[in-house]
This record gives sequence, C-alpha cells and structure tokens, in this order.
Amino acid sequence: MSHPTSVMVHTPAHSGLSGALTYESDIVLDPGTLVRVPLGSRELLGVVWGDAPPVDPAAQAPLQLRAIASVLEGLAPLSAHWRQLVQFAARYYQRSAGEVALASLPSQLRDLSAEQWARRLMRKPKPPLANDAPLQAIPKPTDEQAHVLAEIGAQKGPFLLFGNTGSGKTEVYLRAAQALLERDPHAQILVMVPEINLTPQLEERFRARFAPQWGPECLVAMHSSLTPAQRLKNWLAAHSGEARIVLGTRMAVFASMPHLQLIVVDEEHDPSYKQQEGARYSARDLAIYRGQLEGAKVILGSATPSLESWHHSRPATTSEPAGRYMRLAMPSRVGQGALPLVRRVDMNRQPYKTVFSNHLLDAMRERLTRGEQILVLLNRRGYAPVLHCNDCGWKSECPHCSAFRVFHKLDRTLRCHHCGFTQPVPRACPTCGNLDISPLGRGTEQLEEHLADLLADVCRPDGEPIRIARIDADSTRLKGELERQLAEVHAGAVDVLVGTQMIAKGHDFRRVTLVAALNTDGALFSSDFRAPERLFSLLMQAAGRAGRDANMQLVSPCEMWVQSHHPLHPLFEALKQHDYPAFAEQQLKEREQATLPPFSFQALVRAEARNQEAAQDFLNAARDAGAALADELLVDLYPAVPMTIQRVANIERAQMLIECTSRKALQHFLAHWQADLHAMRSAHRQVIRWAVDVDPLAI
DNA sequence: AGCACGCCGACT
DNA sequence: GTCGGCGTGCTC
Repeated sequence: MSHPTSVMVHTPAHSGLSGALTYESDIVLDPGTLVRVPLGSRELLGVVWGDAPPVDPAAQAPLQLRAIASVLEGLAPLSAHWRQLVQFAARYYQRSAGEVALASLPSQLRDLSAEQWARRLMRKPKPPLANDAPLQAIPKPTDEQAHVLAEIGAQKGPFLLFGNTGSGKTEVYLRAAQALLERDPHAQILVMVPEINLTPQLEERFRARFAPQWGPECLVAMHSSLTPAQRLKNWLAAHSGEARIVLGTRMAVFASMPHLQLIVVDEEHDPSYKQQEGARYSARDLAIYRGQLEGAKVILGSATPSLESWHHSRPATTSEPAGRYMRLAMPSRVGQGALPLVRRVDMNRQPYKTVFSNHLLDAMRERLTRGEQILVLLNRRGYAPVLHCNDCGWKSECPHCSAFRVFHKLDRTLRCHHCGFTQPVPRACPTCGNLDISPLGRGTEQLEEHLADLLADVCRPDGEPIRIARIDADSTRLKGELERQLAEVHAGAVDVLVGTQMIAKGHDFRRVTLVAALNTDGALFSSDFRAPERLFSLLMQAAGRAGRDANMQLVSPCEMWVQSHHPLHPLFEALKQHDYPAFAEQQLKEREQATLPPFSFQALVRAEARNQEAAQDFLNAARDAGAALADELLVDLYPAVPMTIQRVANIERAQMLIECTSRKALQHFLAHWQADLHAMRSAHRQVIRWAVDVDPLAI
C-alpha cells in the first residue's frame, strides 16, 4: 500500500510548482520528517509537510507520482511549531514555504548523500571535555534587575527591556536564562545578537556563566561564519535538545528547538535583524511571532529601541489602551561611571572647512597628555568620497554605477563602494589632462592622517608620542584583523581610535573618556525617514563607549562631542539629556502626522533591468494591474521611481512603494497581487529580476 | 531556481 | 566535425 505524501522542497514561489509536491511513500511518514525526493533529474532535500491534498477530480490525467527516494534516518521530525513558523514567514514575506524551510536548514543536510548521512550518524559523539571551567562569582542582582526579573517571571510579555549601555541588560538575560534552566531540565533558550563577530564578549559571558554547571556543550552558536560542518553539528545539538542555549544571528530564529521557552533579541533596533535578500524577513518580528506560537517568553533589549517596538510598548493612557509589549525600564548604570557630558559645537561659528574645532582639539590634547583614550567617529571610509578636477570639473564617477568612486590613498585606488570597480588613481584628469586633481570631502583615512598632523606634538604621560589607529571595513578586511586591532586598543597601545560605526558597537574600551562624532548632519534632513532614528542610536551607542570604568580617577567628566551646523536640532537636545523617550516622542509625533510606520505599513517592489524605462514600465504595469484591488482595500500604490542609487554594475533599478494603515489589508493585497506580478513577467522580458520587500527598512 | 533540450557560430 | 552560447519549457 502506498501513501500520497506532501513534501516541501526548495522551489520558487509561483512558478507552477510553488506549494508542496506530492510523492508516494510505502510507509506513513510523520510531518516534519526530512526526506530526499526526485525532482526532474535532481534529487533534493525535502520536508514532509502533512497530508497530501485530495486528488482533484476535475484533473483530466491524474498525476503520475514519483516515490520518495530516502528518509534521513535517526532524525526526529521537525515540530509542528517550526513548520508553522516557516509557513507564516513565507506567507508574510511573499515567498514559498519550501524556500524558507530549506534555506534555514544547514546546507550539509542538503548536500550529504544517503551514504554520507549514514556515515555521519555513525560518528561517535565525543565524550564531553572535563569540566575545568572555573566557577565564577555571580554578581548579586541590583534592585532594578531583581524587579525586572520578577516582572518577566510573572507576566506574559513580550517585554521591551529598555536600558542604557551599562545598565546590566546582559545580566538580566543571564538570570532569566538561568532561572529557566534550573526550573526545567529540558528548557531551551534562544539568544539573538545583531552580528556575532562584533559581540564576542556576549558569547564569552554566556559560556562563562553556564558552562561550569551545564557543561561546554550546553551552548552552541549559529551564524554565517561557521563552517558547514560546525553548522550541522550545532543545528543537530539544538534539534536534539542537547544544546540548552542557542546564541546566533538573525538566521537562528529558524533554529529547530523542541523545548524553546525563552527568546532574547539583544539590540533589537539593529537593522541587521532584517534579512536583505531572498525571503526578506525581520528576525525580531518573527521572534515575537515564534514566542507567541510556542508559548515562549520574548525579551527585546535595547538602549534605543526601534520606534516600532517603543510604540508597541506604550503604556495605557486615559484615552488609549496599552501597547502589546510590556516596557521594562532600567535607567541606572551599574559598576560604571556616569553617562558622558554631551558637548555641541556650532560649526556655523567655525572658519570654513574646519574639521576639528579648536575647542574639541584642546579637549583632546588635554586628555591625551593625561593618558586617556579618544574615539573619533566618522561614517565614511576611504580618504575622500570624490576626486575632482579643478579645471574641467571632472569627478570620479563610476562608469558602471550612478555613484562616485571613493579615493583610497593607501593603495592609491579609486574604488566604487557599490560594484567594487577599482582602478589606480589617475595622475592627471582623464578628460582634460590637468594635473591639478584634488580630493573633495573627508573619509576615515584622511582623518587619521589629519589627526596625526594636528596631534604631532602631543605626548602621553610616559613621554612617548601618541598613537593613532583606524578601524573600518578596509582596515579589518583580513580575517582576525578586527580582533587584533581591538586587542591593541584594549592593551592601551592606541590613544586615538578613528573609525566608522564599527567602533561604536559593543566594544568595551576601558580608558575612553572622550568620543567625538563628525559630519552627522546628513542624517538630520535625509530623505530616509529612519535616518534620525539610526543616528540617535549610533550616537547613544558611541556615547556609551566613554566612561565604562567607574574606578578610573577622572580629572574631568567623560565627554561626547558633536560638531554640527544644527546644534539646536531636537535630536541633539535629546542626546544631551540622554533622553531617548523624548527623542522617540518627538519622532513618533512626526511619523503619526505623516502616517509613516508604525502608523502605517509598507511594502516595496524593486525591479532591475538593463534600462530604467523597462524597470519602471514593469512596476507601473503592476500598479495598473493591482489598482482596483488596492482601491477596494484602501491600499496606496505609488508610482514607480528610480532607486536612490539608480544604477549599480550597469543595472538600472526602480522601486514602487505600497502603503496601507492596516497590516491585514496590506497582506491581503500582496497575497492576491503576487499572481499578477508573476503573470506580467512574460510581457516584460527586459526585467532581470524583481522582489517584494515587506516592512522595508530603507526606502 | 535548476537543468535538460535545442538550435546556431568559432575552434582542436 | 565538436564545444558552447543562452532561449524555452518542465519538474510531484
């Protein structure tokens, strides 16, 4: 007797075979079982998805079903909750369930043949290493932490843990996890972080806390820089329940964890939780859904929450009920110095082309002679963003993109940061031959050089000249280079650290007492409505780098300097007070007036073609096709426009915004409109690809 | 999305 | 004579 069995494989949405495919099996297989199935001439990994749909009596010729090739033995089926999470994500982000399911499984499960899998199963698990990790003293929770933990224990959540850098959020995560591990011998905990290589300290803290009691195997990592073998091993440990804690990046939200009871999303506002290709999911939003689905508690933590989360955690007012999340505030800073004093420099009162105001320079010199460290933040790599001919006006445009190539002085190249096109810097202007070509604007390379000049006469207390280092994507290109450079800063070999936003994240520099942010004005009046939110978060994080050592004897308090042409902007006012709530209130008011998220919901369709017209034609035709339904559902379809960077690597890009005040209506519209989009492809052959981005972060 | 099949141009 | 370019169409 053979059973028709529904199997999900990696097939694209809407290509005629979008849903689950039906195969024959001589035994009944549980939903969630991993199998290998033939498809055309290939053999693919698939997940048994449940009952096969009944045979359609209207079909002329009944489909000849093929048999399941093999079953991956020794693996428990993936849970119903996991399948539901995958199904939800696929539907919400307009992709096929097969794509979401298979992309979230370790690649070795796909790639290993039946024989290789059998051999993998035979591998004896190594006996756990002797437990020699020293038991460390666990700090007593502060009253604030104890209160927050009591709330987490008693309430349902989800929770928004709002606490400054240094307020001890991590200790709350650790204790909440500890309580669960002790209460339930099976309980599993998922901890998500934005980028694992930027937060190695967090993994160390978790390991140090839990390995002594539960063994080194109790915690596994899940992120993209693991080797395929490590990925499989860790995935299996989570799937079997052996790993009690999974620490990972956004991909970990799909980890198979049969006894999941707590999800922590650290730095929940971080944009890297949004996947930017394939199924463009938000791991933070899916964490909320997964928590609700599995009855696991969810803690979102941040010092500068996303405005979405802040809004969702609003307390009840006399006229309105509270939001869906519970806000837990931790205003104190434990074991650390006070928050830095914010100083604003009005650049309108500085001579033209001033890089560092004299005030700031004096402050820096003074601190350096005392042996204190300084952080200088500039969000622009390279030496100068443009090279320019003073004679004919030539600029270093990229021939393949609508962007300028950046001048990198160290290797004397012009590099396009969008397509990677790199050439040696020309000696003379390529159009007129003029030798007088000069850089326009400033990047971190130039800043490093300029500072060396300005501070050449400054010495450290030991009489040695000061040392300047630069950390950005260029200086850390080689593997391990970031760690090496950070170690140097920690060791105190570096006095001034120049860098991009990389240096503002998570690193605990003990001797930093002054942080300076340069050239931040762009974000104040950007066309991207989320730019102020990102800037505020970056500046708050950067400010948090200063004064982390409470034991340091300071002559004057730590400082955060901001140079701006708009020093009285409300963003800087709020920053000065370290007042995120004030900033959020002001931003939310603006968003509400403009009906922007979180007061509306957005989706974006992006199209790429050889020429801009073809890309826009496709989008506008799609707009026409959806117009009637959009009208009915009160969904706004905006006309197609070129993307901010219109051409990248000789491909023209256009996009179209979709907006609606109801998430449900937007979802309904997208689900139905999807078919129109696919049907239009044949009439728009010039379109290379297109994609829908639900809840886009950048417009 | 793969991957075959198929029908036209320059090479050992 | 073949190798290989990518257009079209199919995969439970």
